[in-house]
Amino acid sequence: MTTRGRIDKRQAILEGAFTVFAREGYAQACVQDIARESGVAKPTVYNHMTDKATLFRNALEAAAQTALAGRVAALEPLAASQDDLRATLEEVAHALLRLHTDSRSCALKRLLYSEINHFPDILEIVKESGPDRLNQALADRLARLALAGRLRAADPDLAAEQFLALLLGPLEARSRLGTRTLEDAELRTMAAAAVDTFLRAWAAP
Amino acid sequence: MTTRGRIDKRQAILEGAFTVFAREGYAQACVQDIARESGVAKPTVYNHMTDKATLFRNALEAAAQTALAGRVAALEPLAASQDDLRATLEEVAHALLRLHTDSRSCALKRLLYSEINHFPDILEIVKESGPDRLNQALADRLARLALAGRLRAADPDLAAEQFLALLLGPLEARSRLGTRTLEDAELRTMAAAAVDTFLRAWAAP
DNA sequence: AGGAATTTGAACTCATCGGTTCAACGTAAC
DNA sequence: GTTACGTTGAACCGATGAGTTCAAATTCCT
Repeated sequence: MTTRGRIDKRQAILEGAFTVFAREGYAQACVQDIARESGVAKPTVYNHMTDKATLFRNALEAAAQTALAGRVAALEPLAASQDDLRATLEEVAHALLRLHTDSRSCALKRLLYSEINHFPDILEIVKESGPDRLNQALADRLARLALAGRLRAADPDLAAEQFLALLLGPLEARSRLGTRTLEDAELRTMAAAAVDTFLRAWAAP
Repeated sequence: MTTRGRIDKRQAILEGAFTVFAREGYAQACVQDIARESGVAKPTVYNHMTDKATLFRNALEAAAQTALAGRVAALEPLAASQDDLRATLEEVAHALLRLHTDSRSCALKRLLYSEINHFPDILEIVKESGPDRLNQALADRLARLALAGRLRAADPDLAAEQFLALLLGPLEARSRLGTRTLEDAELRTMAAAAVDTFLRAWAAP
């Protein structure tokens, strides 16, 4: 395994940094550990990133990008107009739950919460590519379904917000803030419960 | 200059500690600042608390206790069987939203998320007196309403979980993780939307 | 009033860590 | 080969902060 140029190291550093930050928190994570985790020397880290702070920002931004991509992709089944709406919603809900219980996702959320005071700017960066985008994408799908007469037509943005709330709200307590791994069966039950209530409130009359 | 030797410095220390921890995070908060914030000398802090870690635990536990008390008290209007169920639910929902947007509450949540890895035991302490208790208390109220024929009888625990999810889920994005203060009017709108959807799904058929 | 307990300020120890420097070491391009 | 550049390990500097010590000051209890 030989070093193949700068791009590899940079990527390794960003991933290693996120891993260590996620495990230790910003202040407790020391650059030496990040270097070791990335399989790189400490001066190399400072060769790519000017600061520990910018290292943190870049690592979080990269993690947020990949997280968002997966979540939006999980909405895909809603694109094709399905005949069994409930089954499709449950499938999407289950996929979203799985993505939100991923350890990297939980770590990202934790880091956001913990360092939002010291890095107010990461809120802009991540929020831009965060839940807002997911909400938007879901609202688009729901609007199409409303147009097709499957859902109530009123306010697809609100419908999306409440769908995600019903789905992800219980997750926090159930997963014990991300420290407990949930069985797949439990995820399915949660998805079904959320979809059931959502449809009772939002199905076309 | 300051009153020396006052009784019950312990309380002042716990409150000051929470304030500083909330502002700085665990690692960045230095005991000197906590002492200053509490109007107390540094050795006095160590006279009451053996460690920075136990100081943190105790401060969080105290904050969680008071937060829970307020929230359960906010459910009070549901006790007396009201004739206008929607109005009562909206009142309770609005009160809960106000409590959850309180800066101390947001700080508590942030601290929980950020230090859950370094202090796994605070999850037990706080969760015991946290959302679980609130959910339980609300489920009790909803069960009485179901018995009175106002709500669907099926699973009051799930109903409570979903009511809180509908109400508090959107809060995270709207308040920008607790960094934005929401207008009272917006809180009322959110409460009304949550209650509306909840009743559409859970009102007695 | 008087003794016990607590508080206080300041200085001190010791460890950690961000960030830098530097000489030696690949490695890739020409 | 040689030139240029990124990488490496190690050592170093300066700052910060946890936790302690201690004598003096203050408060509490009786």
